[in-house]
Formats: sequence, C-alpha cells, structure tokens
Amino acid sequence: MAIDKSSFVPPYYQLAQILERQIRAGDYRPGEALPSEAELSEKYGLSRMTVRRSLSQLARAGLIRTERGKGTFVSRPELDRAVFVMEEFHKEAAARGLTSSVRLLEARLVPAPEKAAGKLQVPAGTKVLYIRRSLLAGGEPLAYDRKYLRYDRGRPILENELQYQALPEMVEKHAEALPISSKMVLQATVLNDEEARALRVAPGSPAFLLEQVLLAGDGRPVGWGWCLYRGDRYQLTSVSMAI
Amino acid sequence: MAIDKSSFVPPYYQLAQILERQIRAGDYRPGEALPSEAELSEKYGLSRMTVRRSLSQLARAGLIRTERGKGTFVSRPELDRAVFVMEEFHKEAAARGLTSSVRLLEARLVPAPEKAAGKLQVPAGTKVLYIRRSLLAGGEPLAYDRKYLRYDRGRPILENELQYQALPEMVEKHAEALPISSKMVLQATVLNDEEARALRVAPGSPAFLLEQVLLAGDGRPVGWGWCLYRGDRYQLTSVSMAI
DNA sequence: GAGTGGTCTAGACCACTGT
DNA sequence: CAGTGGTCTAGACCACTCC
Repeated sequence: MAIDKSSFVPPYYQLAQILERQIRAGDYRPGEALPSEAELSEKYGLSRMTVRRSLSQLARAGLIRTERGKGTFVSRPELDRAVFVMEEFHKEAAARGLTSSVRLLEARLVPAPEKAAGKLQVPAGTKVLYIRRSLLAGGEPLAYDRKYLRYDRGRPILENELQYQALPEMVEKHAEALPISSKMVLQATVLNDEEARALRVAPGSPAFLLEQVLLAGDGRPVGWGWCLYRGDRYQLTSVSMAI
Repeated sequence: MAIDKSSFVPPYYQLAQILERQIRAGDYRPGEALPSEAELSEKYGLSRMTVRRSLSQLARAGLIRTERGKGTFVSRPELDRAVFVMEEFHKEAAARGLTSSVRLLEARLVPAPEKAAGKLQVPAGTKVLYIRRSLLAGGEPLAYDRKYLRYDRGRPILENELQYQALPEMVEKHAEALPISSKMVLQATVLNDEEARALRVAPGSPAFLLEQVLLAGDGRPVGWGWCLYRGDRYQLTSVSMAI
C-alpha cells in the first residue's frame, strides 16, 4: 500500500483511504494507537502537513481522535448516535424524482396572536404576515406549512411570489430584516381535523411537526411557524460522515 | 481588526472569527466575493496556508464556498435545511439532567421471523437473539426498544449486561462480528396498544420510530430493530455548524 | 497571461504527556 | 528528557477561469 503521486487523487486523500480501510478491516482496533504522524510521514513519503490533513479528515468523520502529547487513536464507533439532515423541500422532492409545487392557501396581514407575538418579540396585536401553504410532491400533499413573519415595510404581497418561492426568499423580500439563520425543533405528533384535511389523510394520522424560527443577523426573530410532514410519506435517513 | 499573535487563540481561528463577524454584519453579502487568499494573507500578515485554514473552517460551517479559479464567495444561508443529531440514550439523558436506566423486559433466542431474517440476511428460522427493553429517563419510560441480533457464539446471556449496557457493547459481546456502523431511519408514528402500554401513554399517542441496522466492517448486517420514543417527551433540535 | 483556489514541502517552534 | 500532536511559514507547482 503506497501513495501514487501521479494519480489524480491527491496524496492526502489516498492516505486517508488507506487508513480508513485498515481501520475497517480491523488492522487497528478501537482504542489502539495509529502510527505517529512522523512515522506515517516517513513510511508514505509525505510531509507531515500532508499526513495531518489525512488524519484530520478521518477525525472529522469520527473514525479517529487525537490526543496532544499522546498520539492518535481509533475511536469506538458511536452506533447509537445518528445525524439526520432535512433538505429544503423542493430540493428533497427533486432528489426523490418527484415534481414539487407549493399551493398558497392564505396570505394576509393579521394582528399577531399572543404566541406568535411572543416568538417574534413584537407587542401582541402587531400586524404580521400570516401564511398558510400546502407543499405538494408528486401531485399529493406532503406538508402543510403555517408561518408568521414580521412585516414592516408595507410592500404589497404578490400571490405569485408566495406560491413559487421558498420561505427564505419571501422573508427577504417582505420582512424588515434579512434572516441569516434558523432554529428548528422536530417533534412527532398526530394530526387534528383541520391539519388532516389539508394533508388529505385521516385525523389522528402521524406526522412530523417542524417548528421553525428565522433569525436576523443581529439575532432578532423575523419569522416563526410550523410545518407538518405526513408520516406516511416522509422519513429521515441517517447520514454517515464521509471522509 | 488585526491578528493578535500573542493571544492564546490561534491566528487561523481569529481570522475565521473576524470574517464570520463581517459576514453576519453584512459587510460581505450573500453571493459577494471575499478578498482573495493572497490579499487576506497580505492584509493580516499571515501565510497563505493559515488563511486557507480559516477559510476552510468557514466553508465547513457553510458560510462561504470556494470556486477554483474564480474566488471565495459568501453562501446564501440555507434556512430551510436542518441537521438533527440524536445522541446515545444515556448521554442525551445526562445532558438533560435526567437519571437514565434500562429495564430488560425480555431476552431470549428465537427463530428469526421472516422480516428479521431478511434484514439480518439469515435463513428464516435461524436462531437469533431477541431483546425487548424499556429505556427510562427520570424514572419514566422514554423509549421502547426491540431488536434482533445475529448470535452464533453460544455465549450465555447475562441479564446483568443487557440492563446496563448500550446495544453496541451487547452486540460486541454476543454477536459473531463486531458492528462498525449503523444505518437509521426516523419516522413519525402512532402507538398501538402494546407499545402504548410499554411507554405508559394512551394508545394512539404520537411517537418517533427509529429503525436501526447494525453493520459489520464488511457490510454484513449484525442487528436490526426499532426503538419508539415518546412524542410527548422527546424532540430533536437543529444544530448549527460552529466554526 | 494574470489571477484564482488546490495541493505539497521542509523546516520551525510550541504545549503537552510520559519516563 | 524524548516523543507526541498543534500551529505557522515561505515558497513552490498545478488546474482552472477570465480576459
């Protein structure tokens, strides 16, 4: 096992692959130390910086862990730990080979209800933009989205926009500050009558409840809402860190 | 804004923080180019390698993106994208300040039912280890776990172990191959009578359904099962990439 | 051709853990 | 003390993009 410097695959990546294979094959067991950076550097004819790049890649993937002054050790795999990634709606539908569209059910300025006012940090009763949308994938409803957005500019809302734009762009156009980050909470729930009707399933059906808060660059909340994903059509798959 | 080389914070990290602040403050807008690596190197008195380290940190966090031959650009924030991390049960309970424990409800060798046999890639009827456990947090059931594990060694099962050990260690001791990775699928569901009884909630209550497949280093399945998390006691929170 | 990011090197100094 | 990983440098060559 050596490094092919004429390959298109850069040496740091080749070494990372070699070490990963050795770890997966059990040549180095969990808890065991890998050769030191100096030894790897000497053995594979690479500079220490390049060796370190390979190792940091494996460390990011969770295969190894380094301890200053001691060495580099194979990690015990964290089998009961999982990472789930939820992509943007249209992107995810496209990845699954489904046509996706958004149907605007309602969009108007309303006095903020107490809960929304609290989440948006505005006085209760402040005029905010309320939006209800149905997200369709493959012609069938997949999710039902309700959101409150701060709205201070006085720009007219174009229905056209709301139907085709993702939420971030809507907020960018109509809210007072540009959202720069979002905080989400995912829960399991069962649908009430109204929600079940919107999603064309039976009341009491399971669903994911995704609560979302949009934050401006200064940390102020710009939007808040929930999106319900049909339990029979939506699931999350754990991702494994790639090296 | 300059780099303090006498600080305990390494220069690459200081520069990453400076650039992050500037991006969040809107000094560089989404789509705009950052100064080139050579310019940053000159301006902050750092070598290009060090500048690159700062930039790759910001790129990993999703704030910027590099294009070879063109430059480094501020990313449009992906507000509708979320990453959820599910930690190992005991770790998560501890993080929430709850005592956690595991109650073994059942553990015996059974002929593999058809579905389990398929998932484990063994002939139907092969003797496999079947385990039912209740995961308690703060004295109350939080999750209900059922698993099938390949079992070829013939070692006796100690109840003791099953109650206090996480699944990976159990498998390590009792299955024929060491699991090295796991694949999980997360769904929303409603509980049937048996599951609701185990979790001490009403039938029809919402729950997360976590299906888990444990894989050996060579990719062969070693274990398969589902774990149900009470919807009223468990939720996932999106993590933002830290620089 | 000039400018960009992607990779690599050889050497240096440091802080830390072990003996 | 010798050995480890953590950081930094100055320079080099490359592939790519745009003019």
